[in-house]
Amino acid sequence: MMPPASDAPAEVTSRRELNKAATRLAITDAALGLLRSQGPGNFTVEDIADAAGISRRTFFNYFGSTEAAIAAVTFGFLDKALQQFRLRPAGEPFLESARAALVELADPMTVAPLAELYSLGQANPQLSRSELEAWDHCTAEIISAARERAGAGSGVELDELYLRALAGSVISCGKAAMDVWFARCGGSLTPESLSTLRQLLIDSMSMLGSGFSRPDTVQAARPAGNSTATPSPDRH
Amino acid sequence: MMPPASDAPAEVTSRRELNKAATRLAITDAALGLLRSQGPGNFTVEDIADAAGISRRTFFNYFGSTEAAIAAVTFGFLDKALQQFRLRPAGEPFLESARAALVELADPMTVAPLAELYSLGQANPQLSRSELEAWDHCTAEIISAARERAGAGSGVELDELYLRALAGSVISCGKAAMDVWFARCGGSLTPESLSTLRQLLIDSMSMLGSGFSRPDTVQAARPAGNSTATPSPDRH
DNA sequence: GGGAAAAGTTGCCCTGAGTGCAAACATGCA
DNA sequence: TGCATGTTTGCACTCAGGGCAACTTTTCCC
Repeated sequence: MMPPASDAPAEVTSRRELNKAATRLAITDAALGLLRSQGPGNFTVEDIADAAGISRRTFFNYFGSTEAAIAAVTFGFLDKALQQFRLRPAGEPFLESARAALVELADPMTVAPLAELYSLGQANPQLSRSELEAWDHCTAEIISAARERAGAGSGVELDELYLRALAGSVISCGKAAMDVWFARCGGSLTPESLSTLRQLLIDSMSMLGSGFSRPDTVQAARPAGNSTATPSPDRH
Repeated sequence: MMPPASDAPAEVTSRRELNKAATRLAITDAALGLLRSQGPGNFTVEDIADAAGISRRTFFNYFGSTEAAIAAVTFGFLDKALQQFRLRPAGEPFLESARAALVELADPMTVAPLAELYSLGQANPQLSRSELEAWDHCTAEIISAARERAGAGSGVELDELYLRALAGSVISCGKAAMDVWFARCGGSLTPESLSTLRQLLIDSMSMLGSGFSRPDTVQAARPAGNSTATPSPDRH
């Protein structure tokens, strides 16, 4: 079945790579399954390996720890955000690109795994720690994406502090939106819930864009998104 | 030496508590010392216990891991920031309080341990991970501090999203300033270096306050602080 | 196709983290 | 002094993580 074939070097799907990808997937699936069924911290690497049909030792050839295997899921989510960000036109303001990229994520297929990890991680320090790491990784990625973008076109020389502070803030706001969403909707994936998430993401970005000029008084109990969150009609 | 004395219950410095505090300190000192001399990851809990003059088992009575023992240092630093924050007048704008609290930290005695951990953590994933956790902890603390403040006086009902997004952004900006400072000054504790740090903290807060309205073009190579970083003379 | 080389898997075995338990020890209090 | 309570320690156990060498699969080349 098509040995190497010098004419199609684009998709290098050799048997080896397919096997590795399959094993990798089997591991993350097994890990996630055990996470669901046993709860965080209540299963060992050996359990995962058994469930994935490999040896304990092989597990460690793929992931350095249980955490790492599970974090791969979160990474997938955040990488998708990054991907969206990179697709935005280079001339667009950073915050606008970030907003658009984040909003793209409020889609059932995409948030589902993250929502689940969120709920499981609520109680578990190990998990929330690796989520922190994933967000941090995402910040680093967004910094380099922004630097590339700036470097490429516009002749704008970006201040390192500006870049890092902005990227960090964007990620923090995204995280805040997810936190609030989770507190409010419990990770539900209904259309209304997702629309709330989308609105929270938009609102948090707009707060950031307006320099957090003023806390809208009395809106704590606002159920979903009225889009009224600090659009900065005027500032203090 | 004053047994219990029913008249002074304020400072309960019994022998037991003194011993525990001393042991605790001995452990963190020993851990930090080994971190310095052996480098991160090159010593065991047993090494720490030996250096602190206790048994391995006792170490675990105090800290859950090597990381935790070292993180205690970072926590101390961030708690100091929190303390400063809580001292600010309740009416003051949040960002101003944050700026003031952060600037207070740019003091030799206070940054020294953090700067050291930063440099050691550069190369080490374990360490930087626990630093992440410390920053996150600080975010959570600042959120509750802000909530207390708002709840106490001013009758302002704070939006949860606003609160979290802002607190997260402030912390991110503080982190960004420290990162840039570290990249620029390598954690040096000279007066000029500290003044740079102070300026970076001020600049990052001011960027945040102006909604990152515009990247000051060409200021990448600015050596220290000209205080010219986006003071928002007018906004977008 | 056949065989050697490269890559991947596995078992074995070791060090070290982390924890429960019970005995020894220190402190507080009457 | 003696008892109650809190702290330290040694012991034993489970599990993470990784080095090593034997073994299996895939690839590559003749």
